[in-house]
Amino acid sequence: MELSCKCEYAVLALLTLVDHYHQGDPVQIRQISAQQNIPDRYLEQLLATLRRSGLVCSQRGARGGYLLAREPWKITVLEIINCIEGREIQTIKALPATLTVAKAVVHEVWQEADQAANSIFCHYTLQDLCDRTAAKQQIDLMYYI
Amino acid sequence: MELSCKCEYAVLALLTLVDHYHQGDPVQIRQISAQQNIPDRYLEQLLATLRRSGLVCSQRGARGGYLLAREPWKITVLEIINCIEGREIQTIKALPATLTVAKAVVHEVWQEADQAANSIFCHYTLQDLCDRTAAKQQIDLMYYI
DNA sequence: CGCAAACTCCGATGGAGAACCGGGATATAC
DNA sequence: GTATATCCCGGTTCTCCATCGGAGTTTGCG
Repeated sequence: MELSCKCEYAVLALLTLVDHYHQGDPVQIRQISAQQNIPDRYLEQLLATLRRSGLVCSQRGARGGYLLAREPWKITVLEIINCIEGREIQTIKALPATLTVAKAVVHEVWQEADQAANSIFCHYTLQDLCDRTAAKQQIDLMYYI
Repeated sequence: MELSCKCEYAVLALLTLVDHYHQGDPVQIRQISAQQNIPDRYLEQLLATLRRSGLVCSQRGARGGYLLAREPWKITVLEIINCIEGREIQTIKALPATLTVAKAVVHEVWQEADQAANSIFCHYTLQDLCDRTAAKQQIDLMYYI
């Protein structure tokens, strides 16, 4: 439903890190924000969150920057969303005090839909998205010629 | 992901209308808010939205209230969500000005997940939820005995 | 060593929407 | 005509999103 922009930024930023993954040196916020058109101060926050969740590593100081913490084919889109959207307490607070039977049924439907969406997100890795981007760019090139 | 409370309220309110569907007389906001534990002034707004979308009919004046506009098995959860969440412009504004290839790929994934969730929501009708609620109450009763 | 480049932490801002409350106008059954 | 309901207008509080700015800290390099 809601792409939430935060998640989009996070995925795009990580895709930039994938591009530079084969060479070992870190990528700076400036490079990412320039390539993906993301406000750099905002991106900084998102990268901090991703770092705290262990999806990226950071290197401080001059020539520093960010690196993927794992191989691109071992990071799913679901992980990124969960990390950014802060998913820990939802399932716990899903059963609050006044839980009528009707409420429980509605929540079941929502959880089912949630799982359906998550199974899609968990199916795609960063590598998959990277490959699809490359393929799409090839097609664009062919049209250009 | 986010149940959004608005949608939950709307579905619960409509479930109350289903309960009184076989008898033809309208149900007042007070009754619904009391049964489902929804703040009445807020519920009023939601019912106004549902009325404008043609999901419920209203009868003004004394002995007035709200009625389902259609049979309970002809109203899906997806319709309720779309009505409350105001879904019309998202697909159009999904392709804005600066649309890079990477952005397009990310949007494709999101749309895929969106469709997966929607296929769940569109699968359940109000009648289905009502039946499930009744079945669940039977089970609760058996445990009680 | 010292400086500059880069990340890190903290806080502030404006805007949007969610959730809620109140008052007065209007329509209808009795 | 009055009681009872919806309808419509507005306002408030709160949270979160997206963004910006400054001060502090770590590190590479000359």
